[in-house]
Amino acid sequence: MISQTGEYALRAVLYLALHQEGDPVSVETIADDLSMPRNYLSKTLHLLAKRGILASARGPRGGFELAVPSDRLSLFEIVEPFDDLEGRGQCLLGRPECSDQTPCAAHHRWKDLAQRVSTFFRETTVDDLIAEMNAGAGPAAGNGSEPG
Amino acid sequence: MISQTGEYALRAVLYLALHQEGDPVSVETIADDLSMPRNYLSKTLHLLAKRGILASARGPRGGFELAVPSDRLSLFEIVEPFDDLEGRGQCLLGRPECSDQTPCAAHHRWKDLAQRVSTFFRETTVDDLIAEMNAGAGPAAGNGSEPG
DNA sequence: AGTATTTATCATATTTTCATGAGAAACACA
DNA sequence: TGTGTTTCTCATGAAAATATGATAAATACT
Repeated sequence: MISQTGEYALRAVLYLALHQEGDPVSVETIADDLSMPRNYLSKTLHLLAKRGILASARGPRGGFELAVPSDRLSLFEIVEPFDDLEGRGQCLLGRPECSDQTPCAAHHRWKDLAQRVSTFFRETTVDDLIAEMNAGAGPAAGNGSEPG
Repeated sequence: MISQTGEYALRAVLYLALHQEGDPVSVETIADDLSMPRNYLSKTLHLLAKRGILASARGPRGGFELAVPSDRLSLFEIVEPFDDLEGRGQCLLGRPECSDQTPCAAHHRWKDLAQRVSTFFRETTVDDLIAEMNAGAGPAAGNGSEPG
């Protein structure tokens, strides 16, 4: 559904949201904790920083942190730099133009689902995932630091 | 959503369903009509033939044709050889195991959508797409030979 | 100032996907 | 039997996604 890179982005941002208190978190730490390739993650997070989603700082006590409140950060914003979630690639049969006016054979049956997927990414926030995590873990659960 | 190869398979099978009458259709014809790479499509259709979805015949008057009635041929069967539509890749965060018992942070919000997508491919048949095409074209439409 | 730490950037390697080309095998038909 | 047509199969190539490694630039701390 989403690329490996988009998945890294999602998991890393969720991790940052769960470690918001205190200093920024280094790529090293995130990559170790989430078992991701360090330098590749570095590039991925750098792009999110350029998009204004993360803030980055170099040097000692540097690292990455959220630049947007987690309750206003949608999954769409996180994944969109790496995966084309709407527009092209919406048409199941790959047509450049596919609309109600110029539908492909699958359009009418597919568009509702495609729309739901799009809406999911646009309307689900990082906070929603954290809330879901905490709810799912139950009232007698652990420390809640295992996002994905 | 699906790979280029899966998309080729889908469009080619739909094409075959629309040209069921008479002789099998050659790869050359399909590739030309649908603007697909000929030899690559050949391999793709060959795999579908091995799966029993298509029948192939060599030599003059040879080519490919459906081996399964189009009203009993699901999109899932056509795409599944090329794309992993369920199982792995169901979890948005890429976990090898992600279930109601061991949910990732996105599981409860995502699983319904993932299930709907899965159901779409499993329950939509080639015939459904053809019917949709004809309905969409309206009563005063052309010859209905442009599937996708 | 000097040093260690960390991101930023560049070059390169690996893997997967997509695509091309040539010849072998099977077949219809004359 | 021969000829042309078509799938089948293998070898190769190109492009994109994923990953690694080395170095430069910035920063905190002593």
